[in-house]
Amino acid sequence: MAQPRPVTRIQRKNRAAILDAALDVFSLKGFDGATVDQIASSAGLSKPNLLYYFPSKEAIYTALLGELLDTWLDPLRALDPGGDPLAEILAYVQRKLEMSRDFPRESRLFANEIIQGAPRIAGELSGTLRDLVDDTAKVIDLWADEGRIARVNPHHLVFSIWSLTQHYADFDVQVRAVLGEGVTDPFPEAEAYLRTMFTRMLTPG
Amino acid sequence: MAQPRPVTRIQRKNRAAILDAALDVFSLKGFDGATVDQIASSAGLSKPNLLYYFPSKEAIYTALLGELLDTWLDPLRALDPGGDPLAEILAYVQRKLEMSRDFPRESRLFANEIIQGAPRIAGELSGTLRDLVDDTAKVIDLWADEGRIARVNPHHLVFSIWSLTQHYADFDVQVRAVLGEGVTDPFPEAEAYLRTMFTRMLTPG
DNA sequence: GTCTATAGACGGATAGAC
DNA sequence: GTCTATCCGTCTATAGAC
Repeated sequence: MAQPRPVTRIQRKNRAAILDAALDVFSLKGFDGATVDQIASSAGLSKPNLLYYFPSKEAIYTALLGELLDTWLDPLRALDPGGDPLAEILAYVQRKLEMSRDFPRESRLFANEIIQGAPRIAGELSGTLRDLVDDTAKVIDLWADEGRIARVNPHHLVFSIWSLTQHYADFDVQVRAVLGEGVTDPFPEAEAYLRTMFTRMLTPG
Repeated sequence: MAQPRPVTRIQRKNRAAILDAALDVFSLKGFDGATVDQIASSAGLSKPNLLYYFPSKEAIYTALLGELLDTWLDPLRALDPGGDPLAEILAYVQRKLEMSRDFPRESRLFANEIIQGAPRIAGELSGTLRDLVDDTAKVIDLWADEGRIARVNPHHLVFSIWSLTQHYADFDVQVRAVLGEGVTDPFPEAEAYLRTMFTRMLTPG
C-alpha cells in the first residue's frame, strides 16, 4: 500500500473551490452541457490544474453527487416515529423547504440528473432511497391506523413533499417571474401555504 | 414578397420527424447537451439534410418551444369562472396530470428550460404566463370570498398544482424506482391521491 | 503545483456533386 | 432533397517545461 500523501491547506482549498464551482455549472447546465473550462475559470484555476486535482470531468461530477445524496436525505432520516405525527411531517416539509432556499444548486443538480434518466444514481434510487421511503411509509400508515392523522397514500405523500418543496428551488425563475418584481422572497408565503395545505389534508376527521 | 414554396408531403413528413426526434433528445439532454447528430439519426436523416429543413440547432429548439407553450397552458385557460369551484380545480389537476402521463417529453423540455434559467422564454414567463396566472388568482380569491372554497394563497395553489402533476413526468424515473417493479403505472394512484389532497384542502369549513 | 502548448475527438454548420 | 467531404471551432485530456 502506498503511503497517503500529506494534504496541504492549498490542496484542501482548491479541491473545495473546484467542487463549489462545479456545483454552480453542473446545476445550471447538466453534465453534458457543462464544460471543464467553465468550472476551472469559475474556480480560479487553469484547466490542466483542475485536472491535477480530479482525473476527469466525470470524477468531479460523481464526487459531487456522492457527497450530496446523504445530506439530501438527512431530513427524511430525522423523521421521528415516536413524535407527534402532524408536527413531524410539518417539520419535514419545513426542513425540505429550507434546503430549497439555502441549497438551490444542490436541488437543481439532482433534478437535472433525474430528468436525464438518473444514469449515475439509478442504483441508489432503487436501493437506499427506496428502502428509506418504504420505512417512512410504514410509519405513516401506522399513524393512520391509530387515527392520529387522516389516511393517505404514504408513498405519494412523500412524493408530494418532494415536488412541492423542490419546486421553489428548481423552478425559482418561473416562480419569481409569475409573482412579479414586487416579491423579493417567495419562501415565507410558500412556507405558510404548505403548512396550511398539509395541516388541512392530514388532520383526522 | 417571395412566393411561398409549395410544401410537399415529404417536406411535411420530414419536418414532423425532425421535431419529434428533437423533442426526444432535447427533453432528455437539455439544449447544450443535445447534438444535431443525435437528432438527425433519430429522425432517420443525415446531419446536412436536417439542416436543410432547419437553419440551425437553435431554430429547431425555438420552433419546439413556441409550438408547445400554447398547448401547455390550454388547461389553465379552460378553467371556467362560472363553474363549480372545487370541480373546476380538480378538473384542472386531472388535465395537468393527464398531460404528464401522455406528454412527458414536453414536460421535461420545459423543466430543462426553466432549470437552466429560462434563457429563451423568460419574456413569456413574465408576460403571457404571469397575466394568465394573475387572472386565475382573481377567480380563486373570488371563490374564497363567496365561501365556496377554503381560503388559500391563489398563486401558490397554482404552483402546487404544477409541481405535483409535473413531478410524475419529470421525476418519472425516481417515482418508479421508489415504488418498485410491482408498480407498472403510478398514475391511477397519483390521481386518487391528488384528488383527496385538494378536496380536503379546499373544502370550506 | 501550476503553467503553455497541443493532441485527438467531436461539435455545428457549409460547399458542392448528384 | 439528399448525399460526401470538409471547414473551423471547442471539447476533454495529456505532455512536458518550470
